[in-house]
Amino acid sequence: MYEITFNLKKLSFDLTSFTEENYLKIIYLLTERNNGNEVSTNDLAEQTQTKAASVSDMLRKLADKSLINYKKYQGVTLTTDGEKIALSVIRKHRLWEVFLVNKLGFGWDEIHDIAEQLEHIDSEDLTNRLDTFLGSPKFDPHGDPIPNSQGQMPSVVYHRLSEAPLNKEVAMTGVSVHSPAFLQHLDKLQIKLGCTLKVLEISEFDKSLNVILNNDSSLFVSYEVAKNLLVK
Amino acid sequence: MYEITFNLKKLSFDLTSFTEENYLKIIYLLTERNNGNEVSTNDLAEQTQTKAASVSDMLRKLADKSLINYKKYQGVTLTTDGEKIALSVIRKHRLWEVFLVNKLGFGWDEIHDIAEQLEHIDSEDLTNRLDTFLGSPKFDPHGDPIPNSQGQMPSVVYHRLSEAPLNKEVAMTGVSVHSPAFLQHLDKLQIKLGCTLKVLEISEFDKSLNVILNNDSSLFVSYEVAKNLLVK
DNA sequence: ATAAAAATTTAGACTAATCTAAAAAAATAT
DNA sequence: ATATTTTTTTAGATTAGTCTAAATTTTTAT
Ligand SMILES: [Mn+2]
Ligand SMILES: [Mn+2]
Ligand SMILES: [Mn+2]
Ligand SMILES: [Mn+2]
Repeated sequence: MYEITFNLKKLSFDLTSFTEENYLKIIYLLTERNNGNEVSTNDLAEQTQTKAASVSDMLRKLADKSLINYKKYQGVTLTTDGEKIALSVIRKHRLWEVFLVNKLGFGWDEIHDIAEQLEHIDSEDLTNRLDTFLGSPKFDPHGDPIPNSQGQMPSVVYHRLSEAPLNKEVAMTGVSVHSPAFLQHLDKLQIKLGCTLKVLEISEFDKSLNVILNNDSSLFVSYEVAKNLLVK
Repeated sequence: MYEITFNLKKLSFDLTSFTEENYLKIIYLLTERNNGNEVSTNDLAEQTQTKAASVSDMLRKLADKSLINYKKYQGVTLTTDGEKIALSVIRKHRLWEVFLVNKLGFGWDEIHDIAEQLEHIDSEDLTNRLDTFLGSPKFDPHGDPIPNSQGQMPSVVYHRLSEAPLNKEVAMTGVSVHSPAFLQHLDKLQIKLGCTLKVLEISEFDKSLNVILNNDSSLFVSYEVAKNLLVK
């Protein structure tokens, strides 16, 4: 009889599909970007590269599973259950990125698409062993924080280089764009996680910045670059 | 804040789906087990844990893509294209198994289900870097040979312990059953890859074998076990 | 050689995830 | 306050992969 109860419970706990995991992860990241405000159907359609109609269908489904808070036309946020799944996917994504860079020697511009696949591998044991194998890293190769095994995301305060005070040395801690083109551009400028930057001057003309890298060389970076360089 | 570039879109139709990859892999392994003879619909249904009707549908589809040789009611074999995909999947499966055991410390009885997922990760670069990282292993933790990056499967000659000559020391090189129960049973007997075995006697009554392990201790193994222990 | 059994394929249906087109609701502008 | 535009949802299809039930082909046994 206890077997039966267990089985019924298991049936109602329907596993989360690959697609559902992606929606939950994207809702998490977009909510974060929105400072905790509801995410809109259109934003989800853009990020998932699907149509708004498809998103509406999926939202009804995720709401039926109690993974999101959803009232028609009002946008969505994650429930506690939904956030737990989202954080697990993000944890796996970022741990695998560390593996790809630190153990296999990939560049930080080459790993995102592979991590998009690896983040769906379903084995808690694997995730935790991987974490240990990597030395329980706190940040991924882009400087993004890695949620712990209890599903807690460390809160990190970011500043943008474009808003940094003049003549103050700051450390580069992350990027807010992960496109290979941007990352490769940073490679060319020799700007990497942990380097120090000091803004000497901001051009009136194009908002480009004259900065000192590692207390050593001087270079100019565009506003576009400075806006997406996170420092502390 | 993050720029989010995800691809939710399913792999496009010219690519091979997870499901198709699984069918091709299973067709390869069953053909191997059949000494090169055609694989039947029912055997595939059993291995894929689906029904014969579903297999028929998939066979038509794989044949349309020129991945299998298929004439209705006649069974199937892989084409050169199909075999290439099958070997790539098997290579990835076995390399990941080596990773799980050698790097993450899993037991050989715990890895199959995880490797079933990892074998579908699509990145040749990743596979080859993983291979290098692992020291280009030639065999997986169960003693199965790993196809090389050119898609060639090393040919290995196997003998079963149940057929080994009496009083001749042989080395344990593999298993022909991969169930956790069997592998855990071997763990209890302290039988692992590379150990040596010498058959002293075979019981008339139940075909069980009296063997010397590592030129040291004496033990009895059932016919069921001896049949699935591969030696050379 | 024929009948019975087994294996395989076909027919028709279902679910998940997507689409386009149309309807409905909300937001914005006059 | 009303009209227009934008956003979101619904309606109705489509595709991949699966199912059950029925039909067909092949194999086996008499
Ligand atoms: Mn990433
Ligand atoms: Mn990252
Ligand atoms: Mn395996
Ligand atoms: Mn194996």
